[in-house]
Amino acid sequence: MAPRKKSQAGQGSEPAIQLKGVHRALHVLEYIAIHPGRAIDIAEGLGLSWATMHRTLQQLEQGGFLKRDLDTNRYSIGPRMWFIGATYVANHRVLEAAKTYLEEARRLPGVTVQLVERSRYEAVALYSTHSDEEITKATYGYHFPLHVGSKGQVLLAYAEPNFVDSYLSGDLEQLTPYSLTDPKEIRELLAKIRSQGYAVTLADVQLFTGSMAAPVFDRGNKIVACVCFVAKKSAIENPKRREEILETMLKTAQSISIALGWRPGQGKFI
Amino acid sequence: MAPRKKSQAGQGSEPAIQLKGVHRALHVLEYIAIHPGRAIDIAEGLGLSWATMHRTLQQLEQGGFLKRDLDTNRYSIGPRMWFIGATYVANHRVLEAAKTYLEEARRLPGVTVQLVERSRYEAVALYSTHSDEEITKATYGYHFPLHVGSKGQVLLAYAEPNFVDSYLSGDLEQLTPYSLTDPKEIRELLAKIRSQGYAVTLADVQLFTGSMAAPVFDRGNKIVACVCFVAKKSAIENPKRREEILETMLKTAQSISIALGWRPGQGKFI
DNA sequence: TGTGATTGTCCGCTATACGGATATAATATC
DNA sequence: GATATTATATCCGTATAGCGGACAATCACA
Repeated sequence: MAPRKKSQAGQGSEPAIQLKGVHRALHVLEYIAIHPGRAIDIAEGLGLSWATMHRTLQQLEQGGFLKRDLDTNRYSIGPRMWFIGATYVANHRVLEAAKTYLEEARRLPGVTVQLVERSRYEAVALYSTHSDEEITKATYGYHFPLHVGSKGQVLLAYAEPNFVDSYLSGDLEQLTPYSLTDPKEIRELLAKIRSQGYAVTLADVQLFTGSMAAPVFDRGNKIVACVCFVAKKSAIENPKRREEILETMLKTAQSISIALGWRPGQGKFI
Repeated sequence: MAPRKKSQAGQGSEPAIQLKGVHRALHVLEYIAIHPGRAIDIAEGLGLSWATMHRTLQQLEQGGFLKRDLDTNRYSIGPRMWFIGATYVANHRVLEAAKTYLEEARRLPGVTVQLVERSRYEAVALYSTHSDEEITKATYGYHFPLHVGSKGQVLLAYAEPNFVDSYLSGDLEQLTPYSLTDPKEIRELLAKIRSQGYAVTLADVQLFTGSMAAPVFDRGNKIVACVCFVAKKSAIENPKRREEILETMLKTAQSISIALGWRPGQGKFI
């Protein structure tokens, strides 16, 4: 962050990464979180030498941070990571404030109610609840890219401009034929989302569902999460249902923002 | 694990821990998951030199694995750990099989229904759902020791004997005046739990709640999790309610075991 | 503005872990 | 079932990452 006072290499170039081993291990964990699989594929995916990879995996598995299927030799995240990671939501002030409102919104039949946060380049659900039968796999634990789905788009719409730039310049995966992948179109959509204050998408994540989402702000007018309602595609296509869901969703999001100290009215546009 | 073929130090003593840095970092993370706090306290708690600690914390925070309160300098688990850890439950076969049964059990008013797993020395909830108002903070994310609460006790009762020995020889914290802490008493209780097939506890975790739990087995007759119902203390003290809750709880646990390939009858005692 | 408690940084030495090479095991191919 | 191919496991000399003692900068409280 601060410019190096004495630069060995003259040019103030690289921030000189420290604790390489640790970083590698954590990258391996994160990579496996996204792409569980065999040792080789992971080594390849991360461009690591086999020996190094093997050592790392071995140690992480021994510690219970990774789990390994003995038949297929496929690695996935282990229980100890859940143990650690779960404490993040346990002490989460936004989630704490949100819970009662989310539970209230659960009364809506056929809707999954979620509180979603951005973690780097993905939207991750902190909480998920629904009235009757489950209609989607989108409970907590699943994560989605930011350019598809109303949750991702809302989080992106209110993110810092240079983050948006860097995100849109990366690979934009197409999950269904209805997923937007053109950066220009996405930017237009984000502007629209900002101006109307919410996002709605249909079938761009899973073919049979749609969703709508609205931002949650804190007292500093900064986005800290979003509320997302997921329902069957047909429900959202039905104007009456759609109106009903939208209204509850907006009210829920706003209630949470207010509980966090945000006050309506003051500059929605930064 | 395997005896070293060429032992520098002669005696085949230590298993020669590798990747020290990585292990340290993960221990730090785990320690902070349990005791969030200031840098010094963590360094002290883990017996690390200050410089080392500082480096480690700095790197982990920079990566988003730790979060740091700028006012108080207190560290806690960061969002990226949740991102990684959450994928553990997303691909969890037991949870997958259990969900429908857990949701069904939610119909019981005033009861929180959980699926709980053991991770080393703690009971961690994988899933948690409830009918109406929340009566306890025991959603996912919280973790409890094994010698208190019906969930912990069930998990302990069916654990490997030498694990039980090692657990009971450690520090047994007393959460309320009703928490058992005498190893001998606990052992007797565990035997009772094994013979009756479930555990019930009152006010030994939180003063105003009680809970009951039963084991979930897989096809190999091995415990893989437990189902736990938490309710207000008064509900469990009421014989009629208690019977009702117990019955549903046992049915739920058994249904899940069966869905995992377990068959009733065959040797409950190992 | 002083004193102790806490956090931040430097740098030389040493133990650590990297990675090429080689051995074994598992899986595909014919 | 024999051979080719791919995947996993282990060894070991060397370069280098990172440890930790010491010192510097802040903060917290009076």
